Amino acid sequence: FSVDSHRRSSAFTFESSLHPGHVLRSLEEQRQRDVLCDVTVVTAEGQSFRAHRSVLASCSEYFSQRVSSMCIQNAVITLPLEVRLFCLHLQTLFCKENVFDIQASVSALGFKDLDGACFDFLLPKFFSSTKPSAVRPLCCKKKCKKSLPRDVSDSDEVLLDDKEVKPVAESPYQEEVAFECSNSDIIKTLNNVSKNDKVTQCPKYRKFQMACGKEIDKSQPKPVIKYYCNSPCSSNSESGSCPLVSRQVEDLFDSRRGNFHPVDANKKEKLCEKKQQIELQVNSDSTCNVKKIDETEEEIIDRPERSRLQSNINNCNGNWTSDEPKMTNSCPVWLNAQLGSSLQDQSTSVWQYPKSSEYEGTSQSGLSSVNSGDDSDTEETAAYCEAYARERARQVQLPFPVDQIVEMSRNNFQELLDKQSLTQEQLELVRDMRRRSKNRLAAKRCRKRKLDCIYNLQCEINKLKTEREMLIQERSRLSQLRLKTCNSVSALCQRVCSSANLPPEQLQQLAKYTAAECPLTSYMPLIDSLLSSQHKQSTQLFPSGGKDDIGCSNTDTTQEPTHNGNSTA
DNA sequence: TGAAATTGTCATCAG
DNA sequence: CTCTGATGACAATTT
Repeated sequence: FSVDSHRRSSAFTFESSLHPGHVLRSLEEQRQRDVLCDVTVVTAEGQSFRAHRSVLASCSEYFSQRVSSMCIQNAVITLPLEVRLFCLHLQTLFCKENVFDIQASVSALGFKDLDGACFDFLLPKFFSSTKPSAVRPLCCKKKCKKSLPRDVSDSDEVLLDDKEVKPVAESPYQEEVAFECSNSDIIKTLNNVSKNDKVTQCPKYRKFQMACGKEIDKSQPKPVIKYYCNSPCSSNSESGSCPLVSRQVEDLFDSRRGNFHPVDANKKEKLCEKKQQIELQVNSDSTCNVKKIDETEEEIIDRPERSRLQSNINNCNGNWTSDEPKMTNSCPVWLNAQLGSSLQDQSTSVWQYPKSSEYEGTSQSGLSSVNSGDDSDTEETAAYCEAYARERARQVQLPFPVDQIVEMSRNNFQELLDKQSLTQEQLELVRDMRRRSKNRLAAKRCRKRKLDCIYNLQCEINKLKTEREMLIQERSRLSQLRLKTCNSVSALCQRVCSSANLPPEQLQQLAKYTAAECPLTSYMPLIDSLLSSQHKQSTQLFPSGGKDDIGCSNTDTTQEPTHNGNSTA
């Protein structure tokens, strides 16, 4: 919402940041179901692609020209030879093998947002022998400085120029790769980071710090987050749209928070791995890049701040898919789009806990903070525990790496202990570490099982609810059917009674077969009155036995006919 | 500031 | 008897 400055108290403007995303998503769903599609795009290879011509026209000069001149419904557009169909798909992975194809396709189609700068960036990344970080595009330093706090904008790093890459969708429908994002949140976060006194320590690990005998030096310089803006900061992106991908990612991670969305465990695991490789980098149309510097120059950000930062990243980044083979092969494409995306050398951004040898003297500040938020927090915490173990191992001078203690099988572990003549202290430590690590993992599994169990129960409840609804509907339908049948029987009886002049016995039989639950109310009074009149006649003729003739009936014919007929039913 | 959530650890049990 | 995994309970910490 924004307030009209002239009519501050009475007028508001509402602009939904989610709306564009919803529209695009809906269009893509329609396209997939071939709803309202009015054009077929065919490649030279014969592959076809149904689409909405308005969407095509809105993002490609080529289509704009072709489509605007068409007036036939369900027209067919044949693409130039150099255009490959995958460029129109929801997501396309950029790799060495296809980048030229994509470039040619994009060029031929005149995709408005996928301009040369994109490939200026991508091609060196794929084909240059230099480190990717060395080809990091230049940044619009001047423009970003305006909106940045001094301590985060004064960067010595390579800057991005105004023509920085704008990662955008290859597909007209795609929003996962490119979307607007709020700068302000990031800036606020960065400000908080720099101002937050807690950044130099993490209370949760005081125990660890104490054990390591390393007091936190509160006089450490405040953290400096290097900040890049890769495009002119958009003024209308105050509220960033955080569409599908971030939602999907959050969905995955939500399970840990107890929101029981269906989660593919493999996906989640992979996601966790990938999150470790995320850089604090935001890269989209109206966004700025936040990049955590490598370990030699980075400062520590405390966990909450990191979580918030990461959350912002999750919500805002529209990064490029990494060329890391592991990532492209093992993750769903959308996951890569969300997670991979380091424009920088992966080696500097992978979250790695320092090995024991490296650990000395690093304390917490040796930790990269690229791994934060949600599940990675868990891993981070685990890493601190591991670090604690490593430190202890260092103190008692264990002759083998800590990792082995946990990872190796029982037999191997026993063998190792047998081979090494360990002191009592070492032995204790090793067993303790193994036990705790195993237990930690067991606790995780246990909790996960619990969550899964709850989730399954939730599903079961939903299923039963649905089933109940269906049964209620069925009951209602059957009830109506019964009523209808009763009414027709009633009408039939009425006709029979009025036209057949039945003797009392038959009337009595008829009354006998009326069921209480079948509301044959319409003809019961008629029977009663008929019986009543016939009874009078018979009484006059046979004064002594008239009542007995109908005595077996449910109907008490001495009574006055009731209006509702229930008394005889 | 307090409640809720998260996570590691310990104790205990069963296999 | 020891080891291991599962799990309840608790505490520390974060959200």
